[in-house]
Amino acid sequence: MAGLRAKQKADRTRRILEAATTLFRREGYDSARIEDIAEMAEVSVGTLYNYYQNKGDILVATVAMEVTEVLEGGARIVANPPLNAAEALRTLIGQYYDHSLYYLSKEMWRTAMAISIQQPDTPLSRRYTELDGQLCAQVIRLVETLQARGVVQAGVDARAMGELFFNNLNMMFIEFCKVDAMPLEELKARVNAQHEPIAALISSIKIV
Amino acid sequence: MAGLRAKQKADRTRRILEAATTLFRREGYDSARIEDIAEMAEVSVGTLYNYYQNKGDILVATVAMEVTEVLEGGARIVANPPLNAAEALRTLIGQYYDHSLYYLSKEMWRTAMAISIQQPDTPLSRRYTELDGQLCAQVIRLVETLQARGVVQAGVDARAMGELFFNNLNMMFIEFCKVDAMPLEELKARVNAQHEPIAALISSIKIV
DNA sequence: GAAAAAGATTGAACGAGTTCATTTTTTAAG
DNA sequence: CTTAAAAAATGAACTCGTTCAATCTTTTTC
Repeated sequence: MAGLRAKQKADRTRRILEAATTLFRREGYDSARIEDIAEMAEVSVGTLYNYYQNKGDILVATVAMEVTEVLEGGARIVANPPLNAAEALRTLIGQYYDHSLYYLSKEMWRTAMAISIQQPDTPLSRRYTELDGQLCAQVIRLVETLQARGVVQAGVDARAMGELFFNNLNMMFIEFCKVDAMPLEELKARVNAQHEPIAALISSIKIV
Repeated sequence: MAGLRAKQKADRTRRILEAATTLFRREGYDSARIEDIAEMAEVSVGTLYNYYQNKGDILVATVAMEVTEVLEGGARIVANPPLNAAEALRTLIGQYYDHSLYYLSKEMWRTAMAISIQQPDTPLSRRYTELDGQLCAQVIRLVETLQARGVVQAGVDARAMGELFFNNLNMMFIEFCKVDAMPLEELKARVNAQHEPIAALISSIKIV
């Protein structure tokens, strides 16, 4: 029985995360009390704090899982994108946005984003920032790919362009989460309206 | 003695805001206790809560003042911008960034931004969002002005372009606030590196 | 297999933001 | 000027996230 301790540890980590996610979804982040999460996970409050530094860390852990999945889906699109700048962007970003509300509510996103801004030096906030960086890198890679296939002009600075697109889609997502009433489709339409003119500017074949 | 009540009210509102700003700057947002703010403002804790919904609201009120000043400075630049797209953007954004740390620390900004994301429905968060909208409108107006003066191509979608620039500069400012060690100059250089290639793309006179 | 060392768990206590029943002050009415 | 009504101020009590000294469990040592 070499790894009894390790096994228990893994089990508790999972149970806490599951309990927290369930309660965050059911009651919202603020209303879900640490005491309740601990009870549902069948550990004490103190133990919970041995596994996660604070309440926010548990949420950010969920977000990290979510973003990881989004990155996987995005990689498939970047590997073989539509050969039209505007459409390629729309496809990649659409996949980001569509996936975003699958596990997390707007309220959970708001809290997670707020935490990653306010306490940037906790390990899990750092992880969040790192994942953001990977998403940005993916958008840059899309522009590079389009460039390699002759869809986007060779002279365009792919890094600058990709960063601009990413920061824009990210900021627009924040605005989206701030307005409970805004539907996903409106977000997508607005971002597309922003990106389409730029996409036309950098496309090799000008559409009249 | 018609307006005794109104006079006292205005006085207390001001005293609370002054005390809070002083303590936030001196000790940081988290370490400044409501009790201390109340004491310095010479009101009770309960009274403080009659004037502001919560601790965050007081901070966001300070930020609102700050952004208002930035908007005024920006208006002067937009009225008479450098007649070069990249330089005009650099000038306007530089003024935003330079002013940003005059009253508020990075920590205060982080907290304020986190609050405006997490509790978007409080009156003062709404005000913050509105001011953000005004800043965005100002960047759009800059692009429009440059277009009117023939510096930027007539075909460019000024709104889309301005929104993109603004969301980018805003997101970059968030990243800047997350990293205590990053100096203002680095932020400005990085944003300029992103905007310069785009500015070249949309400029009427191509620089070789 | 017993004892010591290391590692985890526990829940009561703590701290700080927030609330609300009570009291005080101001205004309006007679 | 007195009194009633309205508005505002007050601070003790409450909530909930977080901590930490004491206790229990697992592993290692001999």
